[in-house]
Amino acid sequence: MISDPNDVRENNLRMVLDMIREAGTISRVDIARAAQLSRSTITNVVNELLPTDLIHESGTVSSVVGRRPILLEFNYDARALLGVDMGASHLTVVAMNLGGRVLAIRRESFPVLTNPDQSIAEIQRLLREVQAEAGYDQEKTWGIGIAVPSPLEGEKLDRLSPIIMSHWIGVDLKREIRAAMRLPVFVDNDANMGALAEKWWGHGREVHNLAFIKVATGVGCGLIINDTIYRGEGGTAGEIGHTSIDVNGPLCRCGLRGCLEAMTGVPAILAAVQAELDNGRPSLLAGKAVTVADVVAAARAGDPMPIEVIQRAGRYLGLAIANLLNLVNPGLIVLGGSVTEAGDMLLSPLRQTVRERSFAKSNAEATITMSRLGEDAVAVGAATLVIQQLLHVPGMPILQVIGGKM
Amino acid sequence: MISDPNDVRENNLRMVLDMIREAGTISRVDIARAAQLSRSTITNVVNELLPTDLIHESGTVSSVVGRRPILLEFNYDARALLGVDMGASHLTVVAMNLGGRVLAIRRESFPVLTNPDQSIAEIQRLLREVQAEAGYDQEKTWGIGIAVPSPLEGEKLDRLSPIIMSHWIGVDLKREIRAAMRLPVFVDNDANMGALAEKWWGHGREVHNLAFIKVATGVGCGLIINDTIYRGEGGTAGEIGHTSIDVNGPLCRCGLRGCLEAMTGVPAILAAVQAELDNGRPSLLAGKAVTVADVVAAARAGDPMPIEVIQRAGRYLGLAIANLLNLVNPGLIVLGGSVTEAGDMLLSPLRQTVRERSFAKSNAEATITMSRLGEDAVAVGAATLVIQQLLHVPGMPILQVIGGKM
DNA sequence: AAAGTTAGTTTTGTTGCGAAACAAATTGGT
DNA sequence: ACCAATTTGTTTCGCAACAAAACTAACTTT
Repeated sequence: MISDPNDVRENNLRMVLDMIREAGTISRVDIARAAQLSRSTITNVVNELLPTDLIHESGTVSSVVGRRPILLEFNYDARALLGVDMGASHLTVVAMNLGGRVLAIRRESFPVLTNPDQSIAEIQRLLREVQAEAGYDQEKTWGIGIAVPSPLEGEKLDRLSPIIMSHWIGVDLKREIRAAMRLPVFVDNDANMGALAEKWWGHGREVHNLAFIKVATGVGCGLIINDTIYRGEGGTAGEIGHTSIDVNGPLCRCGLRGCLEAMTGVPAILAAVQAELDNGRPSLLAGKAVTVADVVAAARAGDPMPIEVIQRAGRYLGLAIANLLNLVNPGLIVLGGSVTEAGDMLLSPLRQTVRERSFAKSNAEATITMSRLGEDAVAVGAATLVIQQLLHVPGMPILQVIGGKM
Repeated sequence: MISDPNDVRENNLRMVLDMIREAGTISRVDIARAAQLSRSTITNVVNELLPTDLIHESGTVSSVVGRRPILLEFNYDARALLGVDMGASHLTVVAMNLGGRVLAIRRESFPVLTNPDQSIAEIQRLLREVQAEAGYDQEKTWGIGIAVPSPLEGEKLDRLSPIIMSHWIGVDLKREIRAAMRLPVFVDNDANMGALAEKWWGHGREVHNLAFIKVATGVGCGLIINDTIYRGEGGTAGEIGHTSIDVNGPLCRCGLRGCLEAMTGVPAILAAVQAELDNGRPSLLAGKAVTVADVVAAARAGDPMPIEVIQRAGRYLGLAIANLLNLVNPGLIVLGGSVTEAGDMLLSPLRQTVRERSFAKSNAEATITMSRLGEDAVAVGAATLVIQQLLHVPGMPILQVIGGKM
């Protein structure tokens, strides 16, 4: 709520900076027109921003008649952000610039869920590596975002779920990383971070509401509602993995029956393959210790059994997504996570089911795509969280953040 | 987005008026403290509000020491709002004051879906009746809200769904009522209006996110997200009635199979009763043309068959609500619509299913209640929409609305 | 009665906006 | 080459709205 004229300037500063960032290059008049402010005000605001290294003037552009506008350009490389994707069994760490470009990346397998202390040490090591590779010193690094495979609970949404991350009870991830790296740290759910990444840099830039569905070991959903992450009243929104698909379905790790996750998560897909093999079904996969990549590879090679398994998963996902569309009516559904490596083999039956199960015409025609950012989506989203928190959260002293006059 | 000092006053005016309205009576200091503004500013703002008849000073209240604060009191009876609930087969029209108190009400059966012209004439007649009974003249009536049993589509969310309201294609409800009554008219979906009513006057006052589920001929869901009605990207959010409960379930009027509506809507319940009777099941209901009220009455009398039918509906609803809780995590679920007359008979199995099917602990403990406003909820919500649109929508010239100096 | 306390008002100073005037940079016509 | 027309950006000025501080009002305690 803006209620005093001081906040008006802060607010306008934020808005103008945001417009330049989104446009890349833009002139003062164009800002004035789009922001519904006078040119004189924009001059003043821009003069406050120019001393920071976040924007600079960069020549002119030809116009039909009259003085040529001076372009203001955003320095996407002025700062770096660090992002961590803590998977159940892997780590991805990125350094990113302000334009969403990945400057350095590390990916490795690690038993995160069961080893909190070692995980934190490993995350620190990887953070320092990418920070060094990207070549940004401490002052030019704005902060660290961490995506965790768990909903965040508690008053301040800062506690990991004890159900999913039982080994992490009592560990203060945020504090430990902040103390070690001496940078601001923000923690959020992995599916939310995927959604944020797609909203900022991926397919979601033009829509106000989208859902990012991550299908990996767990099945989660990040919701962007009215352009911002929606967490729900208690912080557990988006648990699509535990919506019921089949009341009499298999038992899920959460204790319920027939959850989407128990039917399309990685363990479920591997179990389905194993069950078919045990039934004596012939397949290229017989006698191997299979991974999702193996299943996808065999399916691509034309092996009928894995194809069937993947298509079945697609139909289950389609059912859950159709229900999501009917209920939440987002403008876009983005799919991420390892299971989406299956590509069209998964997407075709999924889309078919959505068409069959959508009420409104707009939903039947809803755009459903694979993540544009692929495997990196969650880590990139985590890094993006830092920008979002520092620049978009009201009350953040923006001049201090960007290093303007104080 | 507030960006010029002119809007600052408008914004503060709105905020202060809102605080007095919500508090009923409040002193200037308390407003200053809560609004984070100086006492001098509040004095000025209040001095702009006092000439309108929306607030007045009303004596003092004792304090521990020092000058007693002067209470400012909101005149809930200064204006009236009219609300219309267009059901599929009934009409409810209310006149309401600014405090959510119903001043006059008309309820009657009417085949709304199939007779647009007659419906509009009838609505006008009822509107004039309640307006007269409430005793407010034209100037003291702020406007009319209309709830329709259809999602609103199109760019400006002003077109009725042709699927649900096929007889109404081409009818401009808003324009016709506005022309006849010479008052501002706002139209929205019925479940949204129920949700709005519960958020303003019912059980939802303390939560930021809630779902109002209306179980009648159709099954709809209004969502309040971050304290405002959420409509989705295309305006069709909340269609819980057409989420899939059983892939092999009965055919729904929408063309899909196993929709919640096809299993718990009024026609579904009556069909279930009929099917049991046709099977030769003994019951008090045998040989009668039954309504939902009959089914509930028989169940209350201890007749096992209708009890079973109602409990089954409760379990289906519970399943859909559990999925809603997992996905959207609202702080409250409110049930409305004629089917909820069944009371605990419906609610107990519903709550039981929710407990069984909720992932997060917070959801298993989610509050699920019957509407506090009962049958009137939707009509009251429609009237409330007028307040919300006139006072809360940025850009509305508030001083003009409230009749301050211009 | 005097001192202390809290509520509300008035005065004064500051901030930040828009409007208007102005300066700068460009095109096009004569 | 020069001047009018046009558009961008800056400067000046007046106005609106806020906070701070001084002040008045009303009340309690000593």
